[in-house]
Amino acid sequence: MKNVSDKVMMVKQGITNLCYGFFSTLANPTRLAIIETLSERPMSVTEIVESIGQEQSMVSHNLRPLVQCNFVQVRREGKHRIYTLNQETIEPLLETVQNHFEKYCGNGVNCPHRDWSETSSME
Amino acid sequence: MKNVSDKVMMVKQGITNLCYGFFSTLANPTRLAIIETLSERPMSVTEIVESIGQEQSMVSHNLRPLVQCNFVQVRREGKHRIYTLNQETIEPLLETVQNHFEKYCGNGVNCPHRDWSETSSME
DNA sequence: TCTTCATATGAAGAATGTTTCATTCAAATA
DNA sequence: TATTTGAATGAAACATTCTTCATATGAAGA
Repeated sequence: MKNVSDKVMMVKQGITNLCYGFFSTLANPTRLAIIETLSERPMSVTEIVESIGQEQSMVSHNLRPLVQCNFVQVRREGKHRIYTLNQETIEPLLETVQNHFEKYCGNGVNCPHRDWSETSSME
Repeated sequence: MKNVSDKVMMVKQGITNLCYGFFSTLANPTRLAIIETLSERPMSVTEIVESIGQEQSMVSHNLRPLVQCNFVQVRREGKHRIYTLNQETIEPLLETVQNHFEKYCGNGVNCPHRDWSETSSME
């Protein structure tokens, strides 16, 4: 890195590209389900498979981008690979989402992906 | 809404679907560029078009999900439509992304979408 | 009302992303 | 080392999302 102003420029200019990778990785139901189940506790692939009810191959495929983005970490443990959630990033992220949800989408009226809004119209 | 435990269940179960809409809307370079430029000041469509250098039609198409998700708001002003960023959600969100970036992706090594990592390997 | 400027919309082709199936790899244990 | 178990990988079929082009809408001014 040449100097500070280069770094500033990089960060400024890079926000769009940076965020694109970040959010693309999160914009997938299987990966979100993995995140959700790992928020309970670290798990092996087999445990994740059982927990979210998807094929092993699919879970593996979706774990890769999560690891590459450092949303989860892996360690080997005998025959198993244990996946752990990066709470430090995920927690504040989900808190922001939930705040937004409660404030702006409370009754599910104006959201583009409507699946979840049906869940919330149970009053 | 029936009671508190129903609400808890809804929030708990709904996180995956909720986040999916949220993150899908953000997982797009054009929409991120719109967000980035609107972080400067509110703008009309024409101004956004000039600022990010994309076709008017494309900007319009991409503004819709941003509005529906309440990431931006619109008001009419004479002939124009002025789009304003919802700072309340976007600011903490980008802060989390940037923290993550600095901590885990500082040298761009392990990220799945590599476009931006080239920008950062300029040392 | 006719025209113009600003923006939105629809639809089709192009580009990306996801899912599945078959196969491979790697560690443990017999 | 052969076998078994746990997990990753590759490729093709399938699905979703983007981009573009043409057209429509709607407000303001002539």
